[in-house]
Amino acid sequence: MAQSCTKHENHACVVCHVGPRSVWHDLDETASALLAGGRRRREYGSGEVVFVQGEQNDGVHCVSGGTVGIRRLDDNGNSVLLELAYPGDTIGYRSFLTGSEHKTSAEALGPSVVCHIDRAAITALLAGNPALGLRFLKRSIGELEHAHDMMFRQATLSNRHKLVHLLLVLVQRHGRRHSNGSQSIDLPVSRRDLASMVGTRHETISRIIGRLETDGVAHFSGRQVTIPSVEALAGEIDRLISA
Amino acid sequence: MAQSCTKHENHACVVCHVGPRSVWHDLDETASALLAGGRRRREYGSGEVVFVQGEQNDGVHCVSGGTVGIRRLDDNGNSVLLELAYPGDTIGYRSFLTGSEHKTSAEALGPSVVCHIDRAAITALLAGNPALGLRFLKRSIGELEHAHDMMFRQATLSNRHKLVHLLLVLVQRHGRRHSNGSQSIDLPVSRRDLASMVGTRHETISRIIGRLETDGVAHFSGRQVTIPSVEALAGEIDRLISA
DNA sequence: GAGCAAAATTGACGATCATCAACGACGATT
DNA sequence: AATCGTCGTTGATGATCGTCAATTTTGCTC
Repeated sequence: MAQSCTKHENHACVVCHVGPRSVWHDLDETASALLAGGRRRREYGSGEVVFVQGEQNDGVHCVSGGTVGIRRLDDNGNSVLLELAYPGDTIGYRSFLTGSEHKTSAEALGPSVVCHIDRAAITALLAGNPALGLRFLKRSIGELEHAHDMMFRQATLSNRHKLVHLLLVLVQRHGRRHSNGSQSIDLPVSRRDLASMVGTRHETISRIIGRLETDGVAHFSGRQVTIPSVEALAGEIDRLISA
Repeated sequence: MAQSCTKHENHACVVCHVGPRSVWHDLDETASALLAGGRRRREYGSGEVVFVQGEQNDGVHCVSGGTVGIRRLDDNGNSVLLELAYPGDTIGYRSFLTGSEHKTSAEALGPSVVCHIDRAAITALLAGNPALGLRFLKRSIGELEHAHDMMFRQATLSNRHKLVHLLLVLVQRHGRRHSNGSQSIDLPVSRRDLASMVGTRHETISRIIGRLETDGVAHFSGRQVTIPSVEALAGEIDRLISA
């Protein structure tokens, strides 16, 4: 188990949770051995960086536990959280496959476990396992369609609706159901990151949150969010789609 | 040549212009023969639709001439132009590879030539040519990074700066250089589409254009745009990056 | 616990935007 | 030529947002 593992060591006993949606799913024996040999597991504390934008790629990473944020920065200090990665997700594969430096940074948004797979192992895996390339392709296509959805929402929804949509997405991953039907979320991100995901300033997010509070559709206390009725919240957006 | 071809016919004489960046570049002889057999060339008039969001995929398309817009629609009549495709670009491959319906529509934004490659041909090509899958992968990664750039700009730039950036991108593809150093663009898109690409309403685009006019950095006459100094226009954004 | 830095909130104000409406321009059709 | 629908522009108005600033809260280190 995780608590028996120390940092920076490789453990044959630890098998990343790879569901059918993972790119590493369903490899044959020799490939699995290759993967196990090139894999190195590591635990990250909240805020610790997995890889940094601009750095040269040195293999890919696979999230095994926790939540990892994919972030883009610019020279002015602007920071935008582009994606959230969860257990089973492989990250950093784009710069690996294109042979370029990392175009984004990845950072643990809470205590997380991430495996690193070195260049040589993936290169060998890809060469001997053409299906793996197709897996990466489908993963990439999935991310691309996710990005297109995002672009569409950015162009058509108001900031309030974009925040509501974001909450609805987060409640699916991070929501805890209560006996009275309400749900709670422990937000994995700061208000500033929420703002960047919505595409506005953090002061504006603060004010939209205030309006959601007075409207009674969501209650915020630090990073704890309670939503009395997820259906009512979803109705704010559904109205737009059906109307 | 193109003018000797009629619609809906296959021509061995017509070889799509495939640069090194095209997924079809550098195929071997048998693969080329396979491609030629499954390919069907067609000319599209301005506004004609290549494929429609929601339809089942029936192969991929490759732009041979003109400009093709990739658009997403919703039930409310909202329309967002997500991408522009140019000669050498392959489109509609995502729904082909995932076996799903088209998630976007594609439409000729002017007189265009687009080849269609049927399911059987690509399936055979992919099976016998593993490098082709990697080409699709790199193309997909390129689009994904383009989408990330877009998301970053959507979150950090003002509407005016987003429009300026869009003009700078369009001038690279569609710009004509004049003797006095100025450049002109024949916009391939309507004001409404410009608005959707910037993420605002068409009335707002009209007003931002008005301000660009009074500031003297760009002159608009219908779809004709003249930019006295591309450098000055680029300076509006560079200031943000360097400052 | 004290101290500190970053995060978050709140207020004020000017700038910008979305919306509704009216109008002219343009192309396609009849 | 007349009609129609779409596109583009412009105006007016209320709502929202970005910015600057002050303040409080939070989280972390010592």
